[in-house]
Amino acid sequence: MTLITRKAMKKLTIRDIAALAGVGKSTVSRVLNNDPNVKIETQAKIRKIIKEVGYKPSAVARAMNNQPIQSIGIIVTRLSSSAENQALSEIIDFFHQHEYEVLVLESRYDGELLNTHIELMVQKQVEGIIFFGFTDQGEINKDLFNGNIVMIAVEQSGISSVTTNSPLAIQHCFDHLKENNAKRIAFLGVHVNDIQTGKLRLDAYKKSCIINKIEPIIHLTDMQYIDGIKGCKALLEAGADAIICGTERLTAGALVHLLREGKSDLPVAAIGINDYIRILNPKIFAADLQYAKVGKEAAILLFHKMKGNNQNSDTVVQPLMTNLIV
Amino acid sequence: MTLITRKAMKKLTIRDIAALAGVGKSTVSRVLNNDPNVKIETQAKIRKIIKEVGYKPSAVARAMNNQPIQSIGIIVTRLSSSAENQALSEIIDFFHQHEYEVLVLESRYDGELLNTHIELMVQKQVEGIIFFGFTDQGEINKDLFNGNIVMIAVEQSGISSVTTNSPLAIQHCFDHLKENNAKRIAFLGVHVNDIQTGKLRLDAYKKSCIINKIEPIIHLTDMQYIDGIKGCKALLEAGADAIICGTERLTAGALVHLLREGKSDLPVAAIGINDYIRILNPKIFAADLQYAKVGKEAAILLFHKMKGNNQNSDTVVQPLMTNLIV
DNA sequence: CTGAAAGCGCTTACAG
DNA sequence: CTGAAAGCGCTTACAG
Repeated sequence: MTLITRKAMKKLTIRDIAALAGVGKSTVSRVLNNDPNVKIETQAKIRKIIKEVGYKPSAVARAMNNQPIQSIGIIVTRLSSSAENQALSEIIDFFHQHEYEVLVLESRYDGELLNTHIELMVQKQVEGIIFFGFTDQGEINKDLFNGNIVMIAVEQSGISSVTTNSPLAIQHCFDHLKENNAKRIAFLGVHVNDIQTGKLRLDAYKKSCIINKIEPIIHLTDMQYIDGIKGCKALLEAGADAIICGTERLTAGALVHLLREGKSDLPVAAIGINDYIRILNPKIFAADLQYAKVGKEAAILLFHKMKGNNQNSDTVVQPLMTNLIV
Repeated sequence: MTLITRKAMKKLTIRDIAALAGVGKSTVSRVLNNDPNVKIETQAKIRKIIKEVGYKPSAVARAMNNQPIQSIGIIVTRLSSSAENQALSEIIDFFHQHEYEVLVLESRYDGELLNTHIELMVQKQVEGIIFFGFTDQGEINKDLFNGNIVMIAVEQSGISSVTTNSPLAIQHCFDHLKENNAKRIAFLGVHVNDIQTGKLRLDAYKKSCIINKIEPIIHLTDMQYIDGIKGCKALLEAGADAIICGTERLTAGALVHLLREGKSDLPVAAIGINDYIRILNPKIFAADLQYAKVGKEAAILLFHKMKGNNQNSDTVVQPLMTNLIV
């Protein structure tokens, strides 16, 4: 069939198929919906015609009759975040397999934008949403989407969330360095006004210091590679003989500094791991936050909520480094 | 309004609003569609009620009357590609602002998967699609979506595309190194079975060699950081005194090797730039492929096609490529 | 096993 | 300026 005729062709409807098959619209509809109460020969005839003419029922018309266009929304903070796009990839894949449409938006760490996006998704009538939380996001209305909301990375009472257990990751890092006889284990992290990435991790480090009776050596800074470089320098000057890095970027920055200074043998333990970090120091000890798994868990959790399979609000699952609060 | 009442509440329709306002459905519909032929007081009254009760017209019902649910599809190869997620971010932003829904899928360099995705989008009746091409993607049916297709990174006759001018980028890199008195300018690239990233860039390098009467020193390898490290080592052994790196990962790998060897003063020029590369060598010369701009251009191009402003299907847009000396 | 009819929530010519 | 009516492409009780 050429382009010309395709363009000229009117869109086929269920009425056309019915006429072609010499049956009523209802019967075609039944075949479309796999209703078994249709004579087998009639089914065959209708399916044959549908295939021949390439008829596709209108999703919109079906939606008019409460066969909703199945869709969910995802709001990431930044697509450029490797943690987030790993998780996103899993979420998209999961819902695609379950024949859901997936709407993706970026909040850019902007609470107002987040709310605008959520409103849009309400209006689009998505069945549920998953979003990456951040420190200043503000309170989320947990009744939206019939409660079909899953947050990633932050927690709010009454809303299910999937978080990574970064305090435990810090503890593992600390223990590892200690076992390798480090005496002056330092911490390179981001400022505590960031709750998840900053405060929680710093607190975990301090706790390990107390338990192990080691004097804390702390440098808190911003999020960029350059901050990791400068921070590492500062910690070396403060006499650190091992460093725990609180984020992937800080880790990379620190490792670059050590490379430059020819001190790559200084023990480093890191929260989060990627190929970039591996190549800077193949021997690094890292606690993998497993964001792909986080995404997968979030998807499954939302799916079960939407299907009503999960009424329990207090389940706590904890696969490896991942901490789930359902 | 409490959760209980919300749940109990039936969904409001245009009929409810009409009753509440004491007018006909048609009049409410006109107000909804900003028809000016409605008495101003009537408009005000209706709008007030709509706001008070929080009525939102059903997008699905509107879609039944040829006010299509405006949507487009995007197929990236990998969300984890920084080039692609930069472009994606711009595309989503653009269409979001124009009130389009955006469906995102990953092809994972799999031609079959790409086709499945395209079929799904046909079925979803998106108005157009943008996708990132790759070497083995196979032929694309250019008549789909009424021809509203924009490809990124590869070209096919009859389909609009946005590509980066990487041969020109190579040339700039070469010229820069030459001006800085490099004599043995080597090329570190990926295998030529990858047309865009491999063959085109290698050919451009060879051409520059001929023009400048410089003997080629070539190392072709795979895509990972480790390949960049090994490749750089090989080129140094072959006597290179300057290196052009064909991809971001190879650049990063090469720079890590130079750092390890204490040879960071060796001149390197790169195709593509990111913070990671900058931190490894702040003095690097890089030709920025500007993927954010690529995304923006692709979005604009598709939008114009869908609006019928652009009848030419062979348009190839190449965003300006600015050179960065960081 | 099958068809005619009503209905989903809108839009838009048509007639006033 | 406004309303009654027809229609968009389906689904699904209802009646055979």
